[in-house]
Amino acid sequence: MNVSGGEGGRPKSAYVPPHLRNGLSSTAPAFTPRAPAPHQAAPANGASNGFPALGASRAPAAPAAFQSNGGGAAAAAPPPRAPGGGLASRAGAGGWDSAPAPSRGGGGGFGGNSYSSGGGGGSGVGAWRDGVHVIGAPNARLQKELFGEAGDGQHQSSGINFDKYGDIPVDVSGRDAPEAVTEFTSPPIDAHLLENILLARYTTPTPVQKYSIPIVEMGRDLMGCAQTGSGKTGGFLFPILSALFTHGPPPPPAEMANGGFGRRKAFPTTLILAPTRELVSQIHEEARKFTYRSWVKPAVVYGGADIGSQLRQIERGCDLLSATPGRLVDLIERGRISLANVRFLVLDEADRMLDMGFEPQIRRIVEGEDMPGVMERQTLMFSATFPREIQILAKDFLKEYMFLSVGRVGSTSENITQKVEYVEDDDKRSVLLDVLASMPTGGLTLIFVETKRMADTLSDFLLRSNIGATSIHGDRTQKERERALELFRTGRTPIMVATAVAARGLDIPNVTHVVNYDLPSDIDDYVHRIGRTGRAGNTGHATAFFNRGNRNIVRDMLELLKEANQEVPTWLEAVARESAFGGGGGGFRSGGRGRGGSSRAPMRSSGGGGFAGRDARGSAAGGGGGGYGGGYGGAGGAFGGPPPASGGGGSYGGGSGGPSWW
DNA sequence: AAAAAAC
Repeated sequence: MNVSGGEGGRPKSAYVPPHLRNGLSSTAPAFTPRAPAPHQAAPANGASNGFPALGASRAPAAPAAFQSNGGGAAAAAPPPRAPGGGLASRAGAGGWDSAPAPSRGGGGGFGGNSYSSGGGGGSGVGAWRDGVHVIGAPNARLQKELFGEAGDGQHQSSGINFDKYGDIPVDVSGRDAPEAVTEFTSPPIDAHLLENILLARYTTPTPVQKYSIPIVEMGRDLMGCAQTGSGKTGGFLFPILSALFTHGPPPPPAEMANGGFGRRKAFPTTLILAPTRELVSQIHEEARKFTYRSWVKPAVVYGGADIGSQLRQIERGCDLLSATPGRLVDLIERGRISLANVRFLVLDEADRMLDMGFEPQIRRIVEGEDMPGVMERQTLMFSATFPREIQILAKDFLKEYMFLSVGRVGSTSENITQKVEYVEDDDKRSVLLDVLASMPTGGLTLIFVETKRMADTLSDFLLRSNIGATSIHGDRTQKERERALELFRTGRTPIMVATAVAARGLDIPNVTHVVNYDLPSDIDDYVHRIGRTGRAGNTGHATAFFNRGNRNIVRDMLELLKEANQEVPTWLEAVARESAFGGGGGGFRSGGRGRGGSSRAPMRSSGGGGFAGRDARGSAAGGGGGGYGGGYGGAGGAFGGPPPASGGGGSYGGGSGGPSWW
């Protein structure tokens, strides 16, 4: 099915995934051309971007002198100053050393050669020394915690059944789009990372990963329109960690080299921002897996949790930091985190962060602190939708980027069986009990409500009905939220009542049923909610309680159900007709969403016509040829012009050589 | 309107 609108607008019957609904008309380009900000001016060559040229930083002594892991410089012990590569001295060649977390086990520690004999009692922590990635000794306990035991069912995550997703349509555009990778192999993936990927039993890259891996490896920025569940987390973690593992820590900023020491300040090389606490902690858990035995220390900070323990954690090492914006700003203000060493910036669920009013904080973090400018870092942004505000953010935060658009994954697909029942508010409770009783046991059921109060009321009701249930919403303490999630994840309470806090992004394996006890007013929210089930190629059920209070989304629902080949109740059609006043015809979508735009801009259909991604940077976006068109250049000219004549010597580090700061 | 997020 082609969701492309073409000249006449999109076919009415087709549900259009949010990221394809740009609502851009050719007459109102989303990109207002403007001169690039001064810091965006492209340097004439890679060496002028503020970092030493590749060759220099690769000299053995340089990286070794600045082992950044820990970033904290926080070790209680004085930094070993003695040069030399002896095991006892973890210092590199004479530089300060943050003394990464001491090895817990007896065996391995950082002894490069001892990890094979540790019998699993090693630290599980690696190091970067003398320009070499020293893989830490395995730690059986940690490894089990991170990866589980084969077949325990608890640790499988998205990625495991993705063989079934081979035909998810993907559209990639931008200058010099790379070939997709088709398998997890080294190269291009760093050999140690590959080991961890195998430990996690990820067998096949997801569509997002197939493209993000080569794109990031090229040193390019990325704007990805994809929902969680598409393997997005791996999509940014894999290429970033691969680069970090291969190249080691980048040369540190001046503050870190001079004054930074001793001030218990962390200098992460990678920063990942996401909107909810649960989401960042989920990302952090993935990061823990894939950094296992490596030099990269993952850390996570978010609000509502004890700040002291987070401070201690980042002191122990903070190379890859996952954070919610508020807590991060707090820690920056306290002088405990500096962004001066950031080389990779990831904004996850960017549209949601804007919805939640995070834009000022995000802009402060990205533009108002000590974060390296857009040319000195690599930035990856992900968003389920691509409205104007996100395009503006992309324009401000990314350098010339690759645009990646992934088709519907699991959300509106046919592996979720969707049912809509007409239920008046007063009858919802009893119908819910029926619905719960009729579902096969063994799976997890997620029930969405619209208000925090309803979440409490309903979970109390279920408990009184002797049904194991818990609830999650923003008025619960962070501890309660974490506990609820854990109880649910492990199946001890197989039912969880949730507000919007859990609607997007959360990846909980084995959710077999999603109930929309209250329907959201936005169809996109509905799509995200039901996307909590049927993940990773599994099947799922979704039940929605509908009544006249939900008329606002009846048309979208109808569309969606048809699109996904679901049964459409006749009464739903009737309600749709009831509320189908007013002409306008095809205008319902854009009108309802307040995004205007007739979508008249020509859309390309790629591949077999199953998909038409839309890189909104200009209607001229043809394959390969600068999607930027001339519209970008404006007065500044640095951006809009043709790519550097050399083709390789540009600001991206050239070809596949990777970023230039190493 | 409600939800989310720093203290």
